[in-house]
Amino acid sequence: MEARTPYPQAARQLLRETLLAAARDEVQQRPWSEITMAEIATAAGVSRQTLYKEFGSRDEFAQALVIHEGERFLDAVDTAVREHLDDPRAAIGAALETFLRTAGEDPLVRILLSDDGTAGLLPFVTTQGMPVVEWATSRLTATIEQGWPQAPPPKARLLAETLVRLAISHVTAPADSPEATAARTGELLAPFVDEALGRK
Amino acid sequence: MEARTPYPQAARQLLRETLLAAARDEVQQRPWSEITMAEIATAAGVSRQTLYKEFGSRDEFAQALVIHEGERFLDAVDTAVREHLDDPRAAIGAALETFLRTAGEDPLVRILLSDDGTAGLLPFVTTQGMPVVEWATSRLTATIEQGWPQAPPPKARLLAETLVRLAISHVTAPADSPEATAARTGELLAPFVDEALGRK
DNA sequence: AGCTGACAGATTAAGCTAATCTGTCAACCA
DNA sequence: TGGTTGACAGATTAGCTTAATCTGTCAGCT
Repeated sequence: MEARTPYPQAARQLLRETLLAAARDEVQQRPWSEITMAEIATAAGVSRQTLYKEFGSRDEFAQALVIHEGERFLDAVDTAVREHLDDPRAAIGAALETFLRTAGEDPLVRILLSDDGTAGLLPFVTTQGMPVVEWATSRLTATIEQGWPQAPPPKARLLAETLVRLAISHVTAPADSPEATAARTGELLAPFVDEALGRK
Repeated sequence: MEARTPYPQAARQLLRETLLAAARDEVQQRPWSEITMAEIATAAGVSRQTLYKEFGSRDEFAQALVIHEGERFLDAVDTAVREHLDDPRAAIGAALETFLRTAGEDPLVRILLSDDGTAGLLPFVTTQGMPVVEWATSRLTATIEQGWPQAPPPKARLLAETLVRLAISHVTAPADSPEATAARTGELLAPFVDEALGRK
């Protein structure tokens, strides 16, 4: 069942992890535009060239950083979903609420949102947000398909992408409280979910 | 049925219209950050103070400009919806497709999207996008309630807001073609609409 | 009601040089 | 092989100063 990860992959993974963690620490202290690649490399105890070797460019690294931080939230979402496998509608609500609440309170997210401008990280979630949407959609799709195997894959993906886009929209421009937003969105998506799961 | 608009309102409306039109012309030629309030006033044949009197500040004017330009798209959406009053699902698809296609081709929208940064107009659709979402939601809600009077107002509004947020998301970060996006979104929302209209 | 002129405070343009950063080498070590 | 070092051109930014411009708000004039 468990194939031990061969050393090269493990080392590579550790390298990436260390670099991204170093970057996260920096980002919490000052805007992304002021953080240099050299500083990140040094903070990770690695040479600048190793950083470039692993992540082709500054932008690619920023992309990876945003996604890496996103993992934390998606993990929380996964957990929330798995706690409501018996009630898809509650699962959607819990997932969105969990995401909106944890993301809304996260200092790093707050920085990311306030750090407007081309130089910041925000464009990677909005204007150039496709890779993030793509990634989050795939992860969420997997979660859904795992929780409800009877769901048709295309519908699972459609639901996942919509949830991702709505989640991003509500984090960047919140209207109601996380709970209210989650409840309303759950209400909207429930009929689709019922139909997708064959519970007409 | 038609109460003639009293002069004061008409004059005020004309003033706003003229100023916003002047601003639109400028925005098509160079970034918003380089356009001054004085230039807009002059281009409209009006003094700077009149501009400030009508729109409190530069940001408020920018807000109004974005919404004013949005009117064009919402008008197109209204038309698209009214052509499918017999088929709500087709109406949603047509509305979204119309919006995404016209907005995607619009030079002003392209400029707005490429003009990243705090100084540009983009934040008014993303980070500080609530007023725009609010406004578009209200307009679309009205359209829906007018087309399908039997729809419960809260559900109409929920549908409208979701459509608005998804539309903005898909303009700023397009995944598929407008047609495909519209079709998929229509598929997702159809069950909710059926239920809201009592056609279980 | 709208224009003019004037205002303080803040921001930006312009000019320049020195410093720094990115991205990519080749050469060097474990 | 996977990592480090050092060096590199080209582009970007930091710093600094001064002059210019812009915003937002007056009061007074038409």
